[in-house]
Amino acid sequence: MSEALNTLTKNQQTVLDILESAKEPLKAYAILFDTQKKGIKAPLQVYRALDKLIEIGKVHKIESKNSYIACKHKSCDAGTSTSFLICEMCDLVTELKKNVSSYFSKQSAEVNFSYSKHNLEIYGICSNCKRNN
Amino acid sequence: MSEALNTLTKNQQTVLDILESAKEPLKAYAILFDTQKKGIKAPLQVYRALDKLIEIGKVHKIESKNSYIACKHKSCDAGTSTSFLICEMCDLVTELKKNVSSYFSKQSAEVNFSYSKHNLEIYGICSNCKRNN
DNA sequence: AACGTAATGTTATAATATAACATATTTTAA
DNA sequence: TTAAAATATGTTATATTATAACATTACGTT
Repeated sequence: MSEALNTLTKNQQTVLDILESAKEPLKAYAILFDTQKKGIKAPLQVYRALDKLIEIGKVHKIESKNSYIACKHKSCDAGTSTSFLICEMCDLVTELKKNVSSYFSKQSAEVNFSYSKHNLEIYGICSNCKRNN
Repeated sequence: MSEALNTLTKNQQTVLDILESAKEPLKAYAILFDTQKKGIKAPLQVYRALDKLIEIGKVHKIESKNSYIACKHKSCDAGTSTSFLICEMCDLVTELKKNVSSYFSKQSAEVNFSYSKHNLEIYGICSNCKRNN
């Protein structure tokens, strides 16, 4: 009876809650700071929770920012491929919904490379900032 | 007479030499270790050289690996957009030559986001490793 | 030559992440 | 239902990656 599939532990839930209520990606030590009132005391507790959340696809890491963001999609179960739009003005990060994996798979195949997953970080100006500037 | 355009300083050249002769991306402290015989003594000297080399497009950073790689292209002057194929078996990293910026620009425009630059890291299996396994 | 800019050298420290180990909790399966 | 296995926790210490601050030096421009 593996109902453990979707069951998060206390620390994992605590970290996920913080990320889901955050408007921007958070850094690990910012998460630590925010969760200290909830019993998390050491960096490792945060990193371990993040590792698990990333593994099950609930959280993604923005590599170029060393930051973490909760996934808003229904099923990023794989916890693998990610595509982000990052606003250079307001730091807003949104996940690109459109599936671009097949495109990358084709591009890779052209040079005889077997695509497995990807991380894409697109920088630019979001619609909000365009309007206000 | 601004011939300084392509003139690298001693530290910059030292760091670039190491990266160009490396077969894989190198981490900053690995570069430091390798360049100590050439007079570079502190991390900051490496990071400053890297910053400049990245700025002028001679070097790229692989964000998901905290590693640096010399650019093999003629003109990555911009030092902005990068696309890599990273082998999960042998860690070989190659730059995707085909220009994918226009594709991203279109994808971004669909959600009213002004594309400026990107970083793409594709993981998979390189042709060599496919053949040998 | 004198000024402004960029690069250097050096020490210290900040920010990000993992190792190691003891303990506790949960899951699985005999 | 309980013992073994697997997973998560708590804690301290430390490794890894990167920047701050400041004094000095080299270099291009006028």
